[in-house]
Amino acid sequence: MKTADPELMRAINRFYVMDAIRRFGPLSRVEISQLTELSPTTVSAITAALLDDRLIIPLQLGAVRDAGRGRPRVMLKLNPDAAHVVGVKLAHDQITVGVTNFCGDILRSLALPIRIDRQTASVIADLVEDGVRRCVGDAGLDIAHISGVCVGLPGVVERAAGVCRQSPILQERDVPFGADLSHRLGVPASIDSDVNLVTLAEHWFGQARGLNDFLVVNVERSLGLGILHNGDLFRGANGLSPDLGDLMVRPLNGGGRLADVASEASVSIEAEALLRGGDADSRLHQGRAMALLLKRAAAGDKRCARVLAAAGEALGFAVASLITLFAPPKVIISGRAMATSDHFIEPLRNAVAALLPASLADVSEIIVREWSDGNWVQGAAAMTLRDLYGAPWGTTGPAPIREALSPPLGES
Amino acid sequence: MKTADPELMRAINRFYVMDAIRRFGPLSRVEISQLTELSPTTVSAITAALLDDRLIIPLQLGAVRDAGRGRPRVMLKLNPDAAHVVGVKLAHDQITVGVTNFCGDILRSLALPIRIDRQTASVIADLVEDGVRRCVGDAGLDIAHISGVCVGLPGVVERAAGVCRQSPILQERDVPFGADLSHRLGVPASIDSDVNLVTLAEHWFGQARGLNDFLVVNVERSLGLGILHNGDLFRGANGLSPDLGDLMVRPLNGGGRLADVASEASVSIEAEALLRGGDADSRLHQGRAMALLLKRAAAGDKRCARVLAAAGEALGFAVASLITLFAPPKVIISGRAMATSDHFIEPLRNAVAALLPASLADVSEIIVREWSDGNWVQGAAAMTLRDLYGAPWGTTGPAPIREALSPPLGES
DNA sequence: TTCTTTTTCTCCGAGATACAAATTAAATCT
DNA sequence: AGATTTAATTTGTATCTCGGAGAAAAAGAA
Repeated sequence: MKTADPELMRAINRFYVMDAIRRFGPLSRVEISQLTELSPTTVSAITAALLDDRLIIPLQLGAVRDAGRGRPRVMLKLNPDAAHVVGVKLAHDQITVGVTNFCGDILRSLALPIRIDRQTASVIADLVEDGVRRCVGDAGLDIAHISGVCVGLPGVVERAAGVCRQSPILQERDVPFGADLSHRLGVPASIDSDVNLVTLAEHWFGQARGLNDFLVVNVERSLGLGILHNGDLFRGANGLSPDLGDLMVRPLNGGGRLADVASEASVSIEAEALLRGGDADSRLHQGRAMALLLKRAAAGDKRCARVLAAAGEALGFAVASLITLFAPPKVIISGRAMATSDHFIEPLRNAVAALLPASLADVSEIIVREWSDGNWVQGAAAMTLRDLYGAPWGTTGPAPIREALSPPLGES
Repeated sequence: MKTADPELMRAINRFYVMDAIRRFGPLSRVEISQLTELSPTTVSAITAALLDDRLIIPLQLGAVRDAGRGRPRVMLKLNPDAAHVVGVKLAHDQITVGVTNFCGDILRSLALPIRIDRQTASVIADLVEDGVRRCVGDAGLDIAHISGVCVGLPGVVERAAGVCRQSPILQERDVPFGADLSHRLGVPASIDSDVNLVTLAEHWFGQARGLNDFLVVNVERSLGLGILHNGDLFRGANGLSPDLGDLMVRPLNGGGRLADVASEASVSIEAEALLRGGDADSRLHQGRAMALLLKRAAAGDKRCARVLAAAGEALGFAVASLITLFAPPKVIISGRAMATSDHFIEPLRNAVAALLPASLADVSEIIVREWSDGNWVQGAAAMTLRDLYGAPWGTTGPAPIREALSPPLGES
């Protein structure tokens, strides 16, 4: 455990200042002082140090003369060039790479449409390494100036260990991507559940800006769950990110894993069967099947709509359970094609409404969000930036509990 | 938000010291220094203050001469008489009251077997007030010397507000028990979900001592869920404790609320129907029905066993979902009659095993724990004591977010 | 008994921090 | 040019942790 000393104190307050500047645009020292409730003296000292480290810079736009008489405020903002980070997203059919600056602005991104379903982890690592190097080069940067890389992928990921325990896009288990990429690139690399990245992106840049509690349910080929609780990402007991796909929607008989009922992968398969059966055209890729299904449903095809509705209801069941457990003010359903279809969302909403107890009926607002590659990349960047900002949380925890640390004790 | 200043620093370190003493029995200053990684100087200063406040006292048992030559260690322990707190548990058919000292030892307890199902909140408050006054008196204490009261009850409780949003044992909703009792007794009173109390009791005194992550599933007339995450009680977004009974075990058609399938209340009703049907004896109270059901099942009655198994399986479904979400090393099933029956537990274990994905098969150990009234009271006491120890957590949180606090900002 | 050794604990000064009050800085208004 | 106003910095004080020196309290040795 970390004991409280002046250093920690400073770290905490410095983070408050950085956080305020990041969230509320350019700020003057007085404003920071009001926002953080730190004394002007302290803010002055901290900002001086930050300026010295070139993490923030004064915004010398003579522009904003704020109607005042006295000495003009010096607006401070993050220094975009203080650091650069790389975000990577692995999906079953694409690798997306992006480089952002210290503010999270995407400088350059790169999409590699490659099916990595059946590749070995080391081949994927090769692809990622190449992609990162190329993207960094295209952005006119040197890899040595990159402060960190974060890779997001679906599945169960243990961030602290840098290991992907299990993923729908990997055949192997316990893949140590973190250490591998760190070594390959010579840059600190981390991995995380892709949903956690969206969740953080929502918190930093998106609809849940400044919201301390919300859920993100990501509907893609697989299903992911991101939880922000008390302003921090919630991770399972061992730092394992929860996997929504493994939730069961029906006990024993009948249903099964949620991923087998409500993911794009499963719906695609159903769609394929349905469309191939009723139609002469028997050549359908999965992606096409989904597109066609959505189109037909929109056109009024009842059977197609029913397929989407079933998936929506199943996910609604899970969402209702989650709301019962977490009571978040917002639930964000994010995804691409299917997740944004009304034929999917409406049944989902209805299922949630039907299943939720009266006492929780109105606590959660369910909103839908379509995601682009850029959002993922920004999320991955935010994950790395958060460390650079130096958030000292988790350091001050309630309990150390290393019985091993202290000899016999208690019986002494 | 709370900014970091020397005062907070001290508060944090003082808590570390208190926590170490509480958990590892009488300790000398050197031992505290090793455990907390604070310098001997600091420990000396903090313990001096604590001694001054009479929160801890030296253990002057000349007894433990530890083989050494030098100056003997002065063992420090919590001062049992530093404070006294009262714990109350409300159940549908009983009010339990207990007084403990600063160490959590139960000095006196009192069980009032009263059905409060159909009472109004104010009648219940009357009963609680009387019970507390009597129990405190019986313990030879004055109510003015009580530092705090904590009431545990099933249902959805918002501890911070002191309000019970909804409870199976209350007809009314949004009952402000906290403020009411504070006012009646002239003593700080808080309320919390009963399961949170068991959870804390397990963490402080029970099987999960020193374990940072675990779940408690409480099976009584209603179903409760307690979550300890990162060494702290997990509360829903608004500080609402989650209610397991409201979880749905089957989507839409079929099943319904978990409480209607797997609680003692629901099983009792089934048992009553079953036993009354097959037996001449048609006069059965609920409590008797459960007892008889268990007896019959134990004697080999297949139909009775089946009723228990169905409940076990339903709860197993929920537990599997929880494990997928939280991945806790331990899940404690706590309760009384039904929860400890093998005819209930074995199906539960089997259901969990069948439903859990392979990757999570071995992460959670499910253990069963029978609870006595004393444990509840100790939990309630621990909840209050925790505040007295002055845990400063939650004060240092990542995000303030009071947009209202700062005027236009961001656009300035 | 008296002195040495050993271990525990406390006092002292250094270093770092936050904060309040006073001071300086940089504009506008008269 | 001087007064006024607001922003930011400097100065001084109090608190905290920590390392090292010193005092305390026992056991062992002479």
